[in-house]
Amino acid sequence: MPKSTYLNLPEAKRSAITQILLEEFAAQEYKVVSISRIVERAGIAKGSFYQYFEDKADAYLFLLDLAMQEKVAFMNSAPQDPQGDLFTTLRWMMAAGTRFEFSNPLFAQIGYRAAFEDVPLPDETKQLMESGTRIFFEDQIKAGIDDGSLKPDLDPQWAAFILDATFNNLGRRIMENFEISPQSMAQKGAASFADLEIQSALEAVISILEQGFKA
Amino acid sequence: MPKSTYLNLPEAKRSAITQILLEEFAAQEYKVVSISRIVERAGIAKGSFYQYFEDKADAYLFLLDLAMQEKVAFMNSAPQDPQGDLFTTLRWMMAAGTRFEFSNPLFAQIGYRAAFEDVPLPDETKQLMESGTRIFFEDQIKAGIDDGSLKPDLDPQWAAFILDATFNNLGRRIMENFEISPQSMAQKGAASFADLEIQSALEAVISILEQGFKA
Amino acid sequence: MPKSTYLNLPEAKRSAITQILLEEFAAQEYKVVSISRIVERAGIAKGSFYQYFEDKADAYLFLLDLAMQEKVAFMNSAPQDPQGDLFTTLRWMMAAGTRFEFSNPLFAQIGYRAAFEDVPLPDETKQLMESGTRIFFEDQIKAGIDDGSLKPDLDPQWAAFILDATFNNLGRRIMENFEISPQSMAQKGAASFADLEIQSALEAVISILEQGFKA
Amino acid sequence: MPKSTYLNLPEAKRSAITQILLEEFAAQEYKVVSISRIVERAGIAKGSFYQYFEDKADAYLFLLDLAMQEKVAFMNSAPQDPQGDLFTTLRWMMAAGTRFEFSNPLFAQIGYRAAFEDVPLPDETKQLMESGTRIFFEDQIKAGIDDGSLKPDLDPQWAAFILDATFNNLGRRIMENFEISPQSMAQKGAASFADLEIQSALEAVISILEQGFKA
DNA sequence: GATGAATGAGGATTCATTCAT
DNA sequence: TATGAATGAATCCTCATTCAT
Repeated sequence: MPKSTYLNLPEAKRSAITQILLEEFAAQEYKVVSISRIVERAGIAKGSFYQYFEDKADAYLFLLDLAMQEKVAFMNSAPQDPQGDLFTTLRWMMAAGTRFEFSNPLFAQIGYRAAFEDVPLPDETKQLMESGTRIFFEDQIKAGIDDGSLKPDLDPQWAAFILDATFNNLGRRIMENFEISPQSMAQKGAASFADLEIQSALEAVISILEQGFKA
Repeated sequence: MPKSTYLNLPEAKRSAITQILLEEFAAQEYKVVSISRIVERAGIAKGSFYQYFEDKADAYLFLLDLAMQEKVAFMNSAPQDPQGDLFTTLRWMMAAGTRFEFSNPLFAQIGYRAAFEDVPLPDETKQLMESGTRIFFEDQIKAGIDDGSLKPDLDPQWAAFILDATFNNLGRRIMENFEISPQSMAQKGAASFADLEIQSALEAVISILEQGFKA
Repeated sequence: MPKSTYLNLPEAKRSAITQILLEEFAAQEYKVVSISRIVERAGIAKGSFYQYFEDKADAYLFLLDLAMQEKVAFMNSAPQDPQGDLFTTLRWMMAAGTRFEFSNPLFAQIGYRAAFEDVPLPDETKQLMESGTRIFFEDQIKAGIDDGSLKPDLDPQWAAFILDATFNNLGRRIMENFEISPQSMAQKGAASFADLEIQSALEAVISILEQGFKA
Repeated sequence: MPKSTYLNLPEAKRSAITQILLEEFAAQEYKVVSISRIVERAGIAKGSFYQYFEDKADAYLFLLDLAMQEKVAFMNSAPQDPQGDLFTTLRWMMAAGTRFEFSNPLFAQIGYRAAFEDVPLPDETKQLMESGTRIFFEDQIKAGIDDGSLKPDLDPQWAAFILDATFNNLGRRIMENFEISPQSMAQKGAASFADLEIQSALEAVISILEQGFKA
């Protein structure tokens, strides 16, 4: 976690640096990220970096924590339908999750790397991250089978895997498909997510899975 | 592509070096792979490496090319049923593809990195790789819709995406689930792939998708 | 020498800081002592350090000066027997000196480093320090020869050297031999010096030299 | 220990680098020695240093090993009188040892630092070094007491300490006294050791101790 | 064709010191 | 007077690449 030095920085400067960290750690593997490049881009002295963070790992963990918070905040901010059946929930999650990847592609990328790449993470945290959504999906699916809303012969583990794999790649794929770059997104914001085309792409994916899963 | 020097090397030496390249480039991100480590493991002089390959990128591209060839050869070697309906083909592909990841985890990893990570690839090649199987899936799905074997309201593009995402992660996920390491695999070979448990996991995934896609 | 800022500090704070300086400069070579560590341990701002002292060297010289004063005060405080013959004086000095090293191991270490290591000292001061006790010994020996209490054929210069070398290492050697650490000493104080074992070790050394020197 | 790269270097270059290492590691504490300074003085690339040695510690240990070898070779080369009584042996050792410090002041300094300062040494080696000569002295003294050549009431442990302390500082002190610098020594060689003045200083020290020890 | 020493830019990190608040 | 953020040179070490042998 960053030192107080960093937290006390003027808002403008701190968020400028955070943005650069975000871009650098999102664009490359952890090992390849260069402190020299970061301080050069940020226009700060090398020593200053180490006054803000313990070391490279500390800066990364700060970013990861931020990404998690952003994601949680984002998910909570989305309107939920607690009355809806299970598949509605899944549909909502997929939409919200994808929209998160879409609105915060850099944060999403940070999370992705934490789950699948070689980053300096306590092992426990790492395992938690990797299996996090998968276990969530699995539980939801089991419940769905029990209450009869999903096919009784679904294998919860592997059904969850399909959701997870789809879910983990959807945002990236959509951005790629509609030729949206993180830059262009920064300009238009999540507004562009409302594009009809994109909505219907998302719907296409969801409805395919729906038909495969529903009773 | 490697220099003629490399191709003229005695078969034994050349394949020993290739194997080491494979292991190194599969285990780490491109930028992090160390030539020093490679030549040390291979027991050759550093200068020799540069007599065999233009540079690091050249060695990587050689490997990637090999990976593609291996995959094509593997796929062609599997018994096909051209008479079967479209979904049979998809099922076969998924089984065969997973088996490839399974029998050649290192080659599969090379391909994966080429598609999703930061490697020195001509842009065209990169795009090709990324969309390779996806386009194939898309064509198959279109044909399936046309001949009535798949649901008429499937969106081919996004249906292909689901297959692709599932497909790209299945081998890894199975290996993880059954706690198979590349090492243990090297010993048992693809034989272990025949394990009943594994076969049924694969079947679970396929049958879920089948139900979502079939007319 | 410290700035007036330091001297005007509340007694408690100043001596707390002095103690920390003492511990740090005693434990490590001058160049390796870290201002960062000092201010951290002392709980003061880095800027404050530079308001108290010109720079690192200034802090060190302050400490060295203190060490000298402490030693002089210590030596003067010990009961002397001006009536005793010369060797009694030498014996007293050796005992007192060793007891100083023993009661003030940190101050003694500061002095030792000044004499034998690479510290930022005006050359004159350095030479003075190195030869300080030696010249004192030499004078005492000359007087002893003159009044017949010491062997007439002693070479005062080299006899003084033997005393000096022995003297300079004795405290350390005793501490080592009886497995006394500066920490344990801080607890027990000079009291432990009274241990019979230690007293007899000291006596053994002195009596050997006595037999070599006495007429 | 250095890599083969270093040992295969042209004699002239290797010994030039060795000399610079020697000067740097003799003049300063281990921690303070700078690889940058070494490669600059040696006119080699920084990378070359690491092609010769594993790391800083490796270079230091190489030097220490060399120092030990030099000392052993030097001691063995001196004429011995195996028939002589014990004190003759001690006298010979002191003369030879001092002459070693004198002819190889840099090597001697390396050894000194290994024994008394903070260097990266296996603990066992360090303890061995520290007590090496002291234990040797102690054994010799015990034997001397037994065969009646030394005073029966000597405390072997503390008598050995006096010899050790004297012995460890004598070379340095003589060089200081006669204003001999390592540079001037390099020119004149050990020849200067034969100076009458120096011989008689050495004799003065030895004879004082002799009188203190002999029966 | 094979070798492996040489290179120097680049990596992360720590340091004493300054200076605006 | 006290603060502590900013600085940038210095630290050790690794890297891909070249080139003379």
